[in-house]
Amino acid sequence: MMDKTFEPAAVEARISKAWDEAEAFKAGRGAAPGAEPYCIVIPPPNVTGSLHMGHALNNTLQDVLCRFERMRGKDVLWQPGTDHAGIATQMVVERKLAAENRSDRRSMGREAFLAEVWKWKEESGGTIVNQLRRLGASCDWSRERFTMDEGLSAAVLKVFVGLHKQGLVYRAKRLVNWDPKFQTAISDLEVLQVEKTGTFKWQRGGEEEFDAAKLDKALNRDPNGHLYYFNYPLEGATYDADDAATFITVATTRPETMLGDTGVAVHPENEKIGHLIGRKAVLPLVGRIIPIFGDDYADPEKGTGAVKITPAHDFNDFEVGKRHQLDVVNILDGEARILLRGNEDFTTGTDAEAVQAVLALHGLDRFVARRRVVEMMAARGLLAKVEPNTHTVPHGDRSDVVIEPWLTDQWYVDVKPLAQRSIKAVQDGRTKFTPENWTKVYYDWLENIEPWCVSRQLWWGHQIPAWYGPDGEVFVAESEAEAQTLAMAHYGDTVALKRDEDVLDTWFSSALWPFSTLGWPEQTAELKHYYPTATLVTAFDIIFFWVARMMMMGLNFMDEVPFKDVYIHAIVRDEKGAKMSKSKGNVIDPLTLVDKYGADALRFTLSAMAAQGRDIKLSTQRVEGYRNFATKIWNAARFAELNGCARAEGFDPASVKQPLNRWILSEAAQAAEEIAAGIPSFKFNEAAGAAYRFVWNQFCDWYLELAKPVLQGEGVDAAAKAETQATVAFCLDLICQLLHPFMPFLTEELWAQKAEAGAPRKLAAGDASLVCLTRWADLSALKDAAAEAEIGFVVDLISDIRSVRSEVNVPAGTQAPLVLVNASAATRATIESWRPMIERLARVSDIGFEAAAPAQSAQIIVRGEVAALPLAGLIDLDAERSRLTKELAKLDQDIAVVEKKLGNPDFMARAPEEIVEENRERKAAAEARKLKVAEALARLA
RNA sequence: GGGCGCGUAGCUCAGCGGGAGAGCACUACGUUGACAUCGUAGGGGUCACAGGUUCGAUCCCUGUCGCGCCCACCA
Repeated sequence: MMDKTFEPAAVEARISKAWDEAEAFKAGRGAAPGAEPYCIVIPPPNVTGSLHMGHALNNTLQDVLCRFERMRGKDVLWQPGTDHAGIATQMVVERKLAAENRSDRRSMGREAFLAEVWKWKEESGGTIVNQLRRLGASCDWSRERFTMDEGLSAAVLKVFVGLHKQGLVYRAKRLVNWDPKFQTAISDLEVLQVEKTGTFKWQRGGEEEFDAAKLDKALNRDPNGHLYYFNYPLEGATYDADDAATFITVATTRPETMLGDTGVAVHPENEKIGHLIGRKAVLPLVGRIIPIFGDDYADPEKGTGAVKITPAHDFNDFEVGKRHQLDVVNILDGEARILLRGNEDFTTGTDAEAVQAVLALHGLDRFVARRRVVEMMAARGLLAKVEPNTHTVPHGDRSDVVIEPWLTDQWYVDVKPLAQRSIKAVQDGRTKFTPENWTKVYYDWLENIEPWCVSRQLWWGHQIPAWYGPDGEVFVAESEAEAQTLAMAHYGDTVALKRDEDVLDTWFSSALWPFSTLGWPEQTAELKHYYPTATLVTAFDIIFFWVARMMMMGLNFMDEVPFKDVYIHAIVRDEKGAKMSKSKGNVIDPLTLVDKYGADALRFTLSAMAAQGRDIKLSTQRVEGYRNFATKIWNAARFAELNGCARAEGFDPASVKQPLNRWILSEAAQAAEEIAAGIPSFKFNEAAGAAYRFVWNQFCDWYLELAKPVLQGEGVDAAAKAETQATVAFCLDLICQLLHPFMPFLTEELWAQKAEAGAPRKLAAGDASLVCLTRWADLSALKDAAAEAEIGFVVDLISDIRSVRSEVNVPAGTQAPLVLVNASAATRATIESWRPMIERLARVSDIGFEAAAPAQSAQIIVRGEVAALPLAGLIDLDAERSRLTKELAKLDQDIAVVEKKLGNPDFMARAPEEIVEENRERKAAAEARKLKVAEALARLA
């Protein structure tokens, strides 16, 4: 006896265990020899991660695909694993050490720290994997990989060395995006531009004195968002704030960087201040003499037309400085504090008092220094103006602090040639994006790609396989021994080599994921069999980070694209449409929903909402609705149990006799077709919708209701009853299969509960022990137009009777007789055979046949046949009159519209014949109906 | 500045060249033994606005307004 409701919590754990024990998801499990391979590599979640809604959606869709393809007979591998997540993981462990009052990373040393990280990883690194299992992800967990494990690390070494041999990896000293919080370089992609607008306003010579406290207050809210105008005195002139001939005014958003200024640029054709080109300025506070020179970079329309140039702290200025051989003066340390004392780059003038004043800035945080510099400039009468200015400020995507352009030595990958191949592969259709418009985003980025900075000043990650000789010569090799060989060749002697301390960008190893997880650089059978993989499922925000880079690495090292399809799905947002993020505190925890409504309900919700091209704004109500759907299915199965519906020995759906049974099988075939069309074309919402409508609106609402008289009535045809019972059982098994990709737990549980119900399951293919191992059968032969027409009439008749009863205010409990007026012989026969169903569902007490409708009856027209409900004394005559009058008006309107079309010679000449025909039919139908409605109305009078 | 997308029922969203749809919410009725996590019926939309193409436009094109996002960049 089945429980009254489906209890997900208890069932899910049990079913997961059953899948594990059966090794149901092992690569290629149960696939016929020679079956087409279908492989998805999971976007590896961070080991530090916990499941968020984006993961839930991403993995639900992958699982729908994998389960579906498995049931379609493909040889499926869903390759799971996790990412070592350099910065994130290092942070977690550092925080843990701090919380436990242990010595910090630096005092502990690299080796000991890494041991701590591994220990952490073993103990608590895998939580997200268990969370994915709770979702029902049918990965081959026996093949789980980690980006830092041995095999993958070997792949990383081989790729880095390989790229180096190709001349695509190099080391260079240039400005990088420096994260002062994590004290590492980051790539362009990890920098977010954040718009800032300040509030402080001041002008020299205005009504107010400069008020440092007010500026402080404004900058406390946000240190950014202002434009400051500074007067730089000209060399050889005596500064006079009121005499423009004695200075040049520059504007800056970053006052503190002026300490590193080494020039002022003016456009060569600047009419107002072009004459200053060739002169020199005295850098205030510092006293350094800097040139004023001509360069196109200075836009005469912007700011003051003169730009202060700080080559060490601005990407544009760095380029300008190179063109004019300017000194590069770094004034910041790795934590973005002012670095002046002991700074060999930093030079000052000779005014001892001034030098002391500027050196006082040493060690200050950049934003504190910003205020001090402005104050000092104001105190010296050199501050001309401050105004609020909206501009974007670079922030680290993980640290959320302002990023500094900073001059360092880093490793770069010249990705340009790899990008070209990646573009071509998509142009050639070897990899296809869905939805297609993402190809444009992909092309744009790759076409304008910059060198990829791959070194990180972290400890947790793949240490760069580069060794330095005593003179700084670098040897890139897969091992120290190989580096020694290279060094020997270079020096002719054994020397002490020192390995590069840095590690690689986490995304470097992720880029290899589609082939490194399959065993590369070993030439494994899996690699040969599953590469290129079939589909990559991901969100748009990592097209650059990951998709494009996998394309580049795959093409370069495997000489083949890593995947044939890329499905870019939506981002799950909160109810206001904002991206969910921990810092905003607007996250909905998917596991909370799983606990409350079940994994199947969440999965079905996400699938049903996964329409292409629009983000998902998740609502709990929707999840609740699909939980109800699960309950509905459960109860349909209970109904079957209570009515003796069990599989029959030798049951053949193709030889079913009863029209009702033929009809539901036909509908099932239709639904199966829609689901099978929707999933592989990534129209998950359409597939889920088809399944939902079939189960609820056809199977439950009509089939089971219409079957009740057969199943529960007295004196019914025993053969018909037996056939119906067998068909119900067959349909339930079918529903388990059709819904399995979306609701794996519920369907697996039902499959198990029904295992003993009747004859053993006999499948044409697959393994019947678990529904996830079964194969979908071809149902197309079950489509039956005649059954659809017959049941369609019955359904319409019942619906219309119900509708009229309700509109004419017949109480629900009242049994009314039904009279068919002038019924054709065929209709008469149909009515006779459906008499019990019509009586029961339309609440009709007796059905008769007459030549004319009785007086005082409500009349309905169903597919051309007239039925009357003689309800003398019961019906509300006015209501019925008004109902019919309304319908008449509607019909007149419809007829007018169609007549207008048919009367239009252009329409007749140009519209396709079937459309014209359709309109003719519509007109005929409306007119026939109108006639009968008019008659009914007349009879009512 | 460049690009992408979205404005359809009260809400969340499907649909997309030939008669406007779903779920939820709402209204009325219903404990007919699978299911009240339910059933039956119903109300509710000039498909953002303005032009254009077409025999025909919610759907295609152009523009306007509103909203969101991505990329680049301004001292």
